[in-house]
Amino acid sequence: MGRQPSAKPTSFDIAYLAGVSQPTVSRALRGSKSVSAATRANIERIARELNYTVDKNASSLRSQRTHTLALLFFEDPTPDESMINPFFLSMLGSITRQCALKGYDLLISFQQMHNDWHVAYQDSHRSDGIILLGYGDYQLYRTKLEHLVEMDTKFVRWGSVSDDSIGLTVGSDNVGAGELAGAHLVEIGRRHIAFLGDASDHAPEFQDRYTGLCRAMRAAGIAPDPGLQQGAVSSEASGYAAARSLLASGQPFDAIFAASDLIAIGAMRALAEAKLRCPPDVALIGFDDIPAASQTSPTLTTVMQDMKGAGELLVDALLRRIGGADAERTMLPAKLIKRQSTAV
Amino acid sequence: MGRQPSAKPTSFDIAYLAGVSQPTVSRALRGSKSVSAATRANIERIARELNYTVDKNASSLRSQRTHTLALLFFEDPTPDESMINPFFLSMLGSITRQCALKGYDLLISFQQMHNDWHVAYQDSHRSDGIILLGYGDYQLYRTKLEHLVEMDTKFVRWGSVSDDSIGLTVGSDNVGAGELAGAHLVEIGRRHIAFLGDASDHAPEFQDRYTGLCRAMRAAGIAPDPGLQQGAVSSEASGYAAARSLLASGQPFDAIFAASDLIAIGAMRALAEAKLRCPPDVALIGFDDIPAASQTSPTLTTVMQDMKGAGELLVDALLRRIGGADAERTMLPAKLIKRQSTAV
DNA sequence: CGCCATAGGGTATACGTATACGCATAATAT
DNA sequence: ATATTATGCGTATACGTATACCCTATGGCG
Repeated sequence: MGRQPSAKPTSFDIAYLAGVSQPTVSRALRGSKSVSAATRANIERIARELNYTVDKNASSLRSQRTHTLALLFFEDPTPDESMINPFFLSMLGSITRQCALKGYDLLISFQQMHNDWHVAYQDSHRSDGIILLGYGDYQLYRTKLEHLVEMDTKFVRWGSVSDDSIGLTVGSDNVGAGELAGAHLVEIGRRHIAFLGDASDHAPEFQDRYTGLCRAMRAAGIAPDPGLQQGAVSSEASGYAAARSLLASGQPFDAIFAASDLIAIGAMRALAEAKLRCPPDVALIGFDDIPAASQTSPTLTTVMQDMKGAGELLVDALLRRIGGADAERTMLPAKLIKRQSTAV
Repeated sequence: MGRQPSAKPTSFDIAYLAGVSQPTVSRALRGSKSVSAATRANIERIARELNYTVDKNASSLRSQRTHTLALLFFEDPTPDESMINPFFLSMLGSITRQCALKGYDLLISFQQMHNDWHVAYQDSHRSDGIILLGYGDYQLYRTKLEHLVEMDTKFVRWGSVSDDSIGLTVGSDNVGAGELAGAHLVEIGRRHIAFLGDASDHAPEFQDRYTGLCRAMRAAGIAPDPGLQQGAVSSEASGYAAARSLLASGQPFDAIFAASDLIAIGAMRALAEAKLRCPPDVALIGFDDIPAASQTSPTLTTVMQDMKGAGELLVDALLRRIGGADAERTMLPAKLIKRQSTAV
């Protein structure tokens, strides 16, 4: 009978039982070396017996460090509220795991582009740093990123790793990945290669992939045809529309490099409707290797980004940044996954 | 040039500027009615000008409420560390959104079944309540759930909504969903319907779906054949294996109801390898309507759970529970999505 | 005209931890 | 032997907010 089991023990309780002062308990549990091994062992034993856990709020308040990272997803305002880009979802796993490994909690938030997220997290002391994830109009949030830098908020961004990008950026080697895809298409004998994806500076990653494609083509002595490039955002519908307008343009092509798998899947549908067989008539490569890519018919050749590595790198880079170090921009290599859509 | 822009303003700063005391600021911003409209307006204006945000840590420490929910994903230990069940991922979006709507933050954590998660979150004051998500062995964490109840930890669980389930549970009407699927198969003339999925009480949801299938069959005057039931966990590989052993058993069947889409996709592969055409020879129904379901060939008929509603319901139920109310178990209706795999 | 309720807001303090200091004792150096 | 430094720990206090309690003016009432 007696005490409620839910009366949470504090460091004072431990201190009393151990016959020391509260600060000593704090020091012992945090691994300060100015407490003797015997005392520490005793304190740790008592803490375990009482099921004691440090109160995060009090700890964060005093130390001004939350041991929490915030993950902000960006989405373009989309009619379908529940859809999330599958690519980012798969990165979530590795980010979470890496956070856990480093002893950090992860706070998640989805944001519409237009929101004032740049204010929301910077001062509320809820996280030590921010991970920014999201496709979408890069120019649109450029100024917000500048604001973050100005406020000395610690953050990492996933995206195109170019010299003029703002803040600390981690991303795939999109140019290299584009080259991989282009080289493969050239290798299987394609010369009229179309690109589906916005290649403006509103979408630096897509632009980089296009740049890589062009580089591979030129290396093979082929001049890229600007007329074979069609704008598209990362969705099945947009890919479908882009492929339709490519077909409607009447220009001959024997391969498509789509800037994302969703675009590729939309294009695949348009090709099927146009009675074009995909490999023989048109070879198709996507980007991301989302789960659906191996379920389409034909299965989709695509570029796989190292998402496990990406999550770890993002977290590590952010933690270094928080620690005051000058973390550098980093690029991750990508890998070509060959499937039926380029099997000639 | 004076103050650092990153010197975060406190309620004292606001109080000074407004010519009131700090508690008045706190009261004004929290909507206490014992502060005059004029004073409140003034305080709010100043707060906005200073970009003031309440320090969550201090606030939580004092009030003992975090305004944060924790989302715990469970996974069976799996070799592929980065895979997450797509079904739960799609629920993540609606949970996040509903949390934001209610002014709560969301803390995310992935857990292996064997971890001591039941201790980790209960006392560290990091969240006001917990949302538990995960397939997996139900019996395995039954005792942990009991522990949570005992400690009076507030939590909601997604899963089978049966009378003997522990704690507050929200889930789809799995029996009803099974009936839907069964009725559809019967309607298109199938009589030898196999079920792929663990139907033991280690997986109550799968069990419920099987129960629903049997009910629909009996309603049509068909006796379910226990020999046509094959155990499987929710993965493509497991579905493939189950279908193979079903085929190997030599028993005739003209339809398969798979307990999840992943299982169905695995079964589809096994059927294709066995040169069985899927619709004519075997009709196939999955469960979850994951994105890949519309990309398979044939496209997969499946049962769609109301995930948007699920997320909202989970959050709302948990908040009611936190508020001290007696939230009830709730079931959500499911919907049949008819595609090619049952198009006769 | 005295009395009490009420609005509006101030005073004091608690939440649980981490850290700057200070102070012994013990271990070394001189 | 004294001066010096390191070890191990206690004392005091700060972190920023929320709340219990108290106080002062008003206004309504008899």
